[in-house]
Amino acid sequence: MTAPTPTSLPSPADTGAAKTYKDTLNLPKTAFPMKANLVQNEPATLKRWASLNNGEGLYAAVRKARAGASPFTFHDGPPYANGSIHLGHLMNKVLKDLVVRTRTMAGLDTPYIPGWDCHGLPIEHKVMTELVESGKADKLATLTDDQRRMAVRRECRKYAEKYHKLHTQQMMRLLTLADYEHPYLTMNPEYEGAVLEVLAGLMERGLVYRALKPVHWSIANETALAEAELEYYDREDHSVYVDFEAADGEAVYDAFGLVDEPETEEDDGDDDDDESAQPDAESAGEPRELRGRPTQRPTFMIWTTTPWTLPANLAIAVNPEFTYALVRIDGNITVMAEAAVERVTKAARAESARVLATVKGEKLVGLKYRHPFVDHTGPAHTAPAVFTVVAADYVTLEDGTGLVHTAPGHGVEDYQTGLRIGLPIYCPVRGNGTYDDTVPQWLRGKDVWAANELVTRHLRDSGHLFYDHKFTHSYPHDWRSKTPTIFRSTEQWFVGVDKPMTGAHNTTLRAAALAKTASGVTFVPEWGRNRMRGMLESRPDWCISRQRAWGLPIPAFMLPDGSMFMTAASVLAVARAVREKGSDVWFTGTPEELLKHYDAASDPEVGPAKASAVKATLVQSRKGGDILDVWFESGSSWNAVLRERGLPYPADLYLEGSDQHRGWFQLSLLPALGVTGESPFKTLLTHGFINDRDGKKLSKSRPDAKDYEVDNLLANFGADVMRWWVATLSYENDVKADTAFFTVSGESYRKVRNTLRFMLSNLYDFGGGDGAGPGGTGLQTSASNSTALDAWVLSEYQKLAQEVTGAYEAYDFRAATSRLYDFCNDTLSATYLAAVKDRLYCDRADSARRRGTQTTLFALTDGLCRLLAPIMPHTADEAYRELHGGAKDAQAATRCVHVEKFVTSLGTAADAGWASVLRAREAALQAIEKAKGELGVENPLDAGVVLPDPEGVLARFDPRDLADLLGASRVVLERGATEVRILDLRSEARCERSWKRDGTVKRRSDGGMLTDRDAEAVGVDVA
RNA sequence: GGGCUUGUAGCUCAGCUGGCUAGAGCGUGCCCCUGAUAAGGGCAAGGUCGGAGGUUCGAGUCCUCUCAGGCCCA
Repeated sequence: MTAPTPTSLPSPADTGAAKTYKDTLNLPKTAFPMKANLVQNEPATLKRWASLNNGEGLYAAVRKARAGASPFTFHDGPPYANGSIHLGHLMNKVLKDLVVRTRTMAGLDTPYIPGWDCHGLPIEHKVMTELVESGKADKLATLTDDQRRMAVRRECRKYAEKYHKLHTQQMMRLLTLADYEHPYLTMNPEYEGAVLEVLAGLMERGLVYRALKPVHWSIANETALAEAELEYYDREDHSVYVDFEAADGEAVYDAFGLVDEPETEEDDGDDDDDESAQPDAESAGEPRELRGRPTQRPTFMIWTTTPWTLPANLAIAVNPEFTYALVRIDGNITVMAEAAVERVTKAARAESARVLATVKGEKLVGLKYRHPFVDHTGPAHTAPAVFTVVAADYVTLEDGTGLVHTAPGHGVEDYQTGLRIGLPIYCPVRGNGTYDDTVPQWLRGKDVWAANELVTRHLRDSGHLFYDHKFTHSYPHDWRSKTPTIFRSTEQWFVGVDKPMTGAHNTTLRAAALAKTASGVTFVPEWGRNRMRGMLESRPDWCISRQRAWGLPIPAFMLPDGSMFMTAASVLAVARAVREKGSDVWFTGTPEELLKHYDAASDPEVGPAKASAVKATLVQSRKGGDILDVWFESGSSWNAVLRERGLPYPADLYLEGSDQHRGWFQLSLLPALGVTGESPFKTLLTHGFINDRDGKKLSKSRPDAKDYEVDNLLANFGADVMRWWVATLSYENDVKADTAFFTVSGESYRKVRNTLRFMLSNLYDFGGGDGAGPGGTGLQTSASNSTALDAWVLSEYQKLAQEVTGAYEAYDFRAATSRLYDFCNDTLSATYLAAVKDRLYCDRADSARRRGTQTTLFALTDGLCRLLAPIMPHTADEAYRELHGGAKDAQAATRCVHVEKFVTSLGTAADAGWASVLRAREAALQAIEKAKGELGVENPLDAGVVLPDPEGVLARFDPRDLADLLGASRVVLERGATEVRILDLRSEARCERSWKRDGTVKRRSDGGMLTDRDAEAVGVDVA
């Protein structure tokens, strides 16, 4: 702080007089507090909203206000009804709410029906754990299957209801505007029925089939899993190189073209001359190849990282195009891809390796081998193709030996190979992860993970293990139990993505999905298109069955002959029963009851001829035990919510995290395409994930995890602040979260709040609301002169409103907040409001100039509240109500900004010269700053400013406006000046009321020193 | 290992189809105001654009490689 100059110190007389004049000013006052106190006021606002529209609530009021308007259909994806909502939910739900509110205020009719995913393993898992812990699980064991499942289902339903309620409370507290009175729950009977109808639709297209196939299998939960239910973690596994003896050694040598005579000794040195453990290129070359054949039996070397699948080995695959080598390694003679020789021998640190001969893979096809510990006596081992070298083009040279261990029961590619060449789909592993009795004695009943070690040891002992080592790789795990999954072939229901769809000539689900996503869907951000299409291109058939209790049963009946009965018509019939009584009916009802709406005679898949026979067997049938993948349920929401409730279909927008490209988005697209031929969404918007300040995953175990719980965030910052934070995010990428960022948002919020407050506080004596509102005539009067300050700020507002509503439309909330903040901070607070303070405070209260500015303030506040309403619904409404009468106005109790619409045009225009004015202002502010040091003029009101005006542009403007804009006492224009000059006015008289030195300050009749304007305002004459 | 994606001032982000001394807000520093006051205002200092190479008259902006993250998968 520098010592004040004597001249800027008020004289004792001034001090006394200033006190007097203060009472003559129109100083701001308002009931709108500076401190938001969101923690208490937001819940109060929620209550008030709930009471609106005669108690029907704000959501109903808004829908009523938009009845008949063009619709915008947003469709909410269901979160899982489990746990408290977290920061990710907060972002997701607020983004959705921003969309809904901005579209609503743009004038569209925008429903928001929230939903919850209620079925599925996470809840069942939790409930089972609780049942075990409370000791109730033992009782369950005494019940029948159906009884036990019903008992579990009752608990699950309670659990889902509990968390649906908790979520609802928490989401409402975020001030999201949705139809929480009428949400959709995937466990509701109508919803369940509508899902089964989708299943029936897919069956009509011939897309649903049952097959024995390897699927991702959770040992812990004993169920099949979908891709979306897997998580990848690092895991240490055993990598083994195994020698499979050839069944007929001579046949192998024949294949390699070795003549039928013993090899010569001198060429067969294992440990002399240039043989090395790391064979060079030369050693594999033509000249070194033998013509004679060794006497020992050759082997085929395979590589695997899952030794536990070796008992299920039925074939070895080679790539017919590759070159394979017969190699002598450390005394053994084995076959592997030529290109793998160096890598394998190096990895195994073999002491010697020598290529004896090479041949193309196709020559190996058909050769037989002996399994190291399985013979042909097992039930799966009698087929002629078993233990044969087969061709497969997926065999690569990336790693391994170029010979691929093939177990059709444990791998997708293996399975396909098995189908092709007639191998059984042999899976000796039971659902609990142990071997059945078809494996050798020493493995029976053993756990597959333990088997890795057992098998490896067995191979080593029997001399079949060439090399093994432990290594770490990322491996799929069950998302619930976090335990590693296995591939296991089981009978499951599938939706075929490459099956031609009945009645949709020559197209498949995959083809249809790729076609739609190529051009029929808008992606925000655009790169989502490639991402999703890449996933669609490579996805396998969809396994839709699960072996659990808590879900929607797949209504298939097992007939006495062991086959499964399920037709489109039978599914529709069960769907009717489920609509009536809920899916519990599957467990409580008999097949006859379940099929009471089914008429076999009218089922085209049965026909009248066979109807009575089918009917008879169905009575004797047993209900299938599978339930539907929960993704099938949520993926049917376009039917169970949109079409069920008569909302427009397809939806305009689905909005979720980018993981849903594989999840909900894709699994909604496929059924919808199958049933309706249309994509269920026109636009897909995705957001990233929330990480910590360093960009790493927010872990629940971090010490300050409590600070990031939504309840605490709301208590510490309030919903409006958290919503502002969400709106400022670049959500298309991953988002970094830190409490420091929320504090920053809080400061931005306060800036905006204080700007609103200041405007409101200058409207305390303004009654001209009607003329100032949208369409009112007040603005045309006050801003009729395009060079007026009001005209300028109103044109800035119109620019703002157009840009903000444009940003809203493009889902660019970040741009909107940035624009809104800058407008409040720069355009209003620093520029316009600073400039009009003088006239608001010092002009006569009812002067035309002051009233004009108040009219402008009213319009600005009104418009701003509307633009801010989607982002800070509580604060915008609070300010809006204050603007329109405040607490004293009876009507204000029912007023609500959220039923209003954005105002983007006020019908005013600003002079083109304003750009020059603002440039002059920039220059002047710099000059004033400089003058502080050079002239010692520290208070801008002590300064006069000489502005260059070569074109005469500035001359069009009111010099008082110019002075107010610069914060100076007065402005002088000079056509000839080239730069801004500052005049030191400290020697001139200073108005005791307005503190200005505008050159009109004189001693007045009341004894005070006043400007002409102030004298007029106070009502005194020139002395 | 593959697909998609991110890396610009201390922080959060803008920088369109390659072209003025790379912008904004926050934060920081200095200063003003005390009639928006647990407020308001002014000025200023901070990046050579993750790294390396290349194309070009010219690259943050195109290409190649590379480093460090994220999502999804194998």
